[in-house]
Amino acid sequence: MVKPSENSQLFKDIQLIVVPGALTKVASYRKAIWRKQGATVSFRLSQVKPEKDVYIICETEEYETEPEKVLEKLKVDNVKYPIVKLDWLTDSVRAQKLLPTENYVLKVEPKLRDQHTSISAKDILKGKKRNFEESRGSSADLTDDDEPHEEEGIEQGKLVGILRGSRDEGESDPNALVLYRLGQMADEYKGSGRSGVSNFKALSYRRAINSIRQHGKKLKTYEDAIKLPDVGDGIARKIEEINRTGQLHQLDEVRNDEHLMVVKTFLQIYGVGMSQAQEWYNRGYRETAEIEKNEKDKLSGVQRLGLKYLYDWSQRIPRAEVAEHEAFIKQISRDIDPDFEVDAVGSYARGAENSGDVDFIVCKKDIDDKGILGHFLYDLVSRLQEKEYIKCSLINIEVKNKARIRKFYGGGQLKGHQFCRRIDFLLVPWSERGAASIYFVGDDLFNRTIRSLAMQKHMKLNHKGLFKDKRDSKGHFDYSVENRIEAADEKRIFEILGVNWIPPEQRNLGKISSPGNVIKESGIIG
DNA sequence: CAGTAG
DNA sequence: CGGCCTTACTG
DNA sequence: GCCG
Repeated sequence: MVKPSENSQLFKDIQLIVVPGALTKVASYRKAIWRKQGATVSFRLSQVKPEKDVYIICETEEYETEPEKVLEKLKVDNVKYPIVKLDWLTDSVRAQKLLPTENYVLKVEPKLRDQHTSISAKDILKGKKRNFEESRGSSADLTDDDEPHEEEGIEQGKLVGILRGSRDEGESDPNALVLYRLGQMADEYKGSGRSGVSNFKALSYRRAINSIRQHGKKLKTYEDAIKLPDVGDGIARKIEEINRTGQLHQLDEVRNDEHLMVVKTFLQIYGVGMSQAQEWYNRGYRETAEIEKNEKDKLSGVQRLGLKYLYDWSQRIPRAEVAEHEAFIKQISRDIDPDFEVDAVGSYARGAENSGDVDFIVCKKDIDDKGILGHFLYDLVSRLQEKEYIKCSLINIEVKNKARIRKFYGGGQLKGHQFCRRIDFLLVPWSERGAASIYFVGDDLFNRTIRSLAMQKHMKLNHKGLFKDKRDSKGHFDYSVENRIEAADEKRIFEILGVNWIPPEQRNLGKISSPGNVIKESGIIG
């Protein structure tokens, strides 16, 4: 292998527009090499720099058989730059000179468009969504889009893959140590926004963990690892290190980072986010006790409660106790109106052995009326306060405007129990209970994944329903009932999205693995 | 604007 | 390089 | 940190 000299600026004057492949990916270290040699690497034609020689690079071989896909990817009808295979670059790097492109060029016919599909600047901004709207009128055929979605296999795999090969959590995973270490990394980055480094890193780690768990087979090498979706160069390398040494050196760095540790401590307080935590750190505070002593009068009401219940709310709630909360509240609810339903959702519904809080969905058969719903929640909360179950409220429930009440957040404690718990009530119109259930059962990674999937299929999923992705001229979304595809039936929403229904117990995508036996046996806990 | 909810 | 799910609500 |  030829080692490129450190200072060679082989690609100094060129700009590469990379057209990503659909199913396979080129390791990102390659792009790093190109950049190191002076190239500008971009992904959109809008980023071309006039002073550079522009080349369009096809990452994968699929474009050699269907070159017109390049134009589709770039969302244009024609390009004036040469479209070349990836090999041109790799061969050029190897030769340490810019090779002639003639043997690598892909011939692409300009796309001809009729008037109906002529494309405007606005259309380009919106991608192909307009075409979709025009061709799809009813909800019935929304799933069999005639244009194959390249990511579909992967995205469905993320969801459907959970169904097969789902393992009990306690069972040992072939990658247990890797999952544990990556989970530690995710934890370290959770909620940290230091110096522009955002918690998107934590998101990436959790996605990678999910991907590895679903793969189910031992990842022995870097090459094994990087093949998986959501596992890139960085994480693949870390997997290699964990396999080799059992450790992850980067973990020690972040863990010894005082700033990170302190900020994370402050973030545990309900009502305190990055901004507040950072400010306290900057003022020199390092412990919550100092906040309590010096800043108490400056806290918001919610933060004051967060501090007051810091200890209680950091305790996990055993499953059995969640069930007790549910039974108690169901009883009170029946006393007010037996036709109202109150169900514990969240991690409890996903079968968790313990939960961080308790979430309840509140609804009544055939009732969408906000006035009725709001009135009931007001009565329910009042009754729970009389019974001295509710210890505090994190939001105001006004006596007037009951019709505007949609939720209640607060603290609830059962008689004879040690801790006050975080509880949430969420009012749900009967016609939206399917969508609401998906949302409130979670977990959040599952929600993000299924919502992404919906978007790729030109639909939009939120807690109020599954909608067609239709907007007005200003780009504002159409939430009218006519634009709603489905909201009441959870299974139907899955069906329309083209995935088999997934039971709540299998929606734990973001769960960080416990160390398991591997760690204990090898004695490297720590 | 920052924070919270799944 | 820019996006990473979503939207209403609170203070 | 990963993806397009």
